[in-house]
Amino acid sequence: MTIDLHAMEAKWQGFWKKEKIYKFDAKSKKKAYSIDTPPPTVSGTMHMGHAFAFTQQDFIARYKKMAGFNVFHPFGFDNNGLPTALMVEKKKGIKQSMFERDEFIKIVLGGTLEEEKRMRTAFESIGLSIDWSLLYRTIDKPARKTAQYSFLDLHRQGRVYQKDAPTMWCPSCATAIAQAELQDKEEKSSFVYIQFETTDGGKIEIATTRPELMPACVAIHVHPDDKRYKKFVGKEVKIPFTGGRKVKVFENRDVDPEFGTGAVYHCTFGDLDDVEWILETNLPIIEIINKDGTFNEKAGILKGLRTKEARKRIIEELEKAGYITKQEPITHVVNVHERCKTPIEILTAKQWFVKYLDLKEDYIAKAEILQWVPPYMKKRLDNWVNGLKWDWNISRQRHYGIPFPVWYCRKCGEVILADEKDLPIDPLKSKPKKKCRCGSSDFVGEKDTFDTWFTSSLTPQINCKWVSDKKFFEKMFPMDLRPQGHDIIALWAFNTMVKALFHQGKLPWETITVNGWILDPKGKKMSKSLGNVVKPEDMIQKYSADALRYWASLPVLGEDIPFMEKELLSGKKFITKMLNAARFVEMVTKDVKAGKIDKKTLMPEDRAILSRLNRTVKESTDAFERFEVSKAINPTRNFFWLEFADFYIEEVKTRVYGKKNASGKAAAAVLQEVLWKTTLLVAPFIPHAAEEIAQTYFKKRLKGKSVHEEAWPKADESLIDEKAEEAGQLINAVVAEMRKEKTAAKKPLNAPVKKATVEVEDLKKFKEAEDTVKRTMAVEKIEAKKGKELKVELEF
RNA sequence: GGGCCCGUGGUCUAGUGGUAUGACGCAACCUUUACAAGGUUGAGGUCGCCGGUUCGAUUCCGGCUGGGCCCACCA
Repeated sequence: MTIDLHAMEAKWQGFWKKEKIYKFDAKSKKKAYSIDTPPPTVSGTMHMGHAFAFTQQDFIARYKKMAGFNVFHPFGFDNNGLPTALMVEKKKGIKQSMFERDEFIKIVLGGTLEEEKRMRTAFESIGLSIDWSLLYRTIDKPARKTAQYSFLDLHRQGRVYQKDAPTMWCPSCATAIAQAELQDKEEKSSFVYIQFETTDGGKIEIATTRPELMPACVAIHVHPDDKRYKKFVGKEVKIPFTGGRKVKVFENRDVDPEFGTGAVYHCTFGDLDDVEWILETNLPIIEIINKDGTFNEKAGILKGLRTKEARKRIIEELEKAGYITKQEPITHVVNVHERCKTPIEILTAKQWFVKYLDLKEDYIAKAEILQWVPPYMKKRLDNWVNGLKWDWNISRQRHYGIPFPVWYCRKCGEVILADEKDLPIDPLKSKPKKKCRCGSSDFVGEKDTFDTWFTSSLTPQINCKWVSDKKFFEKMFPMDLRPQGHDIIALWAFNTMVKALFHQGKLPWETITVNGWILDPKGKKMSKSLGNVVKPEDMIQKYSADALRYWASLPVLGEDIPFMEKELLSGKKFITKMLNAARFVEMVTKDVKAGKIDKKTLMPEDRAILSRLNRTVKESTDAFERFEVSKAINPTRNFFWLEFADFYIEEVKTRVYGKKNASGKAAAAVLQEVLWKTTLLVAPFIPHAAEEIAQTYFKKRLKGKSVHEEAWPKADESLIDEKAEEAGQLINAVVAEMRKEKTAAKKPLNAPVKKATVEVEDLKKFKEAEDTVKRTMAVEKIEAKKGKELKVELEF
């Protein structure tokens, strides 16, 4: 029968919403289970990765609910980022610079409601058990307050400080950018060989792609084992066009003698290596680029130019003066700002930092306590922590974002912090209430905003109402689960741990589950430009939401998954199968009272299937407890389809058709029992189909309004019986053999058989199975013989 | 360059110290009182390659190779 899955799903989604099935009950006495869900950017669309990750976490949420927890399953929108600001600018045809920051934040909050709504509808369409009343946004008032409060708390602890620091800078956007905003770009350039003179008349040749940085040259580096340059080490080299400035030649193991000439000239700052070298050598910093990307007076003849023009100019000048020995075209990878594709520059600027390098060992020790699923993902965090070289730069020179709650005294430079109870504030709009210690009341507000991760790393504190409800916070923090992608372990997971360790002195969660990415069928990243994007909506339209969820349940957690549409097809088939089997069970059991199972009236196949059912419950439960969702559904699916539907149902049909005797009643009770328990086992995965079955056929068994309020089934150990399963296997094996014979004879499976000859190893065992086999395969008479292996012959 | 993961029939995958699970696809058969978006059956794999441990390895160890990811990236 064709079943309209879409109508069914819409019906139950409406029902859950109306009955508030997933509402978190703050007053409940049950133990809470809280999930620190990842807030997606408000782009307006839900992509396949979202659908996958949120469904995976939903399996856990639904299981925990059935396992008796008071589940806290919130949702957040991330609108505290540049992409959001740009989206709103474009949509409204405005520029953020036209507004005061507070004003623009309001515009963003109002201007993204439409996208939020669209996304919410999309997320709801996959049947997530989210409590939408717990919604938060990373730029709304509670988030701003939490972030600023976090800053004040860190300040109190002496954990934040300000200093001039090398900063990655986009000369086109005139802002500092984070490492995460970098992109690699292949660029054609020229590799320029330049010969310098040493003060004692020698000549040393270097190669560079950045000749325009020559005025900022502070040293020349060579490898200590490089014999060619041994004689230059410690000597001074004259830098052209700098009024006779001289720099020293240093030994440095980072230099590759094979690359270029084997000698490197070191400028402040050409790339990230230069920054490291500066810190190591304690050389002076010569800054020649302004924040707007132009060269300053220290650049001498290059003053006023921009990078590209400066490069052209200096090459001309160097050639004229005879310094250039060679130029070769080169294609190399440069770091560009992902938004505008401009190559980044490194400048110094005053920045706020969180001091955390001293605690590296502590982070690694704490990460050890955290439960990682899969466990190997922890190593990514270890790697990251071990590789940390700088403190956390939390300031961004951006208009849109959450501002630092800080003013500076114009007279004495004193840092004035906002009062906790006034948060959130915008220091550009408000002023400190008291005078400065120096007596002045002339203040200037900090213009910078927080790095978005400074706020995102507080989602547990935002969720648990750290700044607004102490009692609730005490009860809820730390949270239980953080589900997230493996790409942001270093950023989101790590920074969240750092914050919680500073603020609360403990880990923010008990468990972290790390999911992989959804790739296209060939294993490539899905992207608009490649045209290989698969939309979840289309898949739901084609196969149903439960089918999409089934697909999401299959992969092992942590691995990247090539998207295979056929998995949705098998999902849909499984759902159809379950609904049909349920209909059958109803049909043949509706006139039988759903009584308790009487062990005395059970037939061998009944005992076998009940044993297998309870074993399956055990397996599925164990897998869920280990957060291995794919192993929680797999045994259930295989049990239901390959054992229950393919064999058991066929084996009991003749017992349950028509009027039922004791044996028929027993079979009916077993059918119901298996269907009911299986429905509960699949409820976290295919919640719509499970609800449909429960509401249609098991209304009386429901304790609450919904199947999703039922208790997770417990395995009945007394029904697990190795011998019964062996008997069941023998029945199934003989039935399978007979099916083979019937197929070979081109007969339908219900074709009557006059006589069957069966060779089996254990005649005694077969005696018990004989009846069932006869009934199932419509065999009149069986002649059993002892044989080495199972063999069947049929006479029609 | 450092770290991590993966390599099982055409495709995707489960799994285990004794040659292997399921799905999709393919072929044949079956209108059988749940299901034709079905059922039954079948073909198809030296479990990446080479060594080692072992009575025996797809499973354990080492190396190699291919793919992927994260980090550091070459002036």
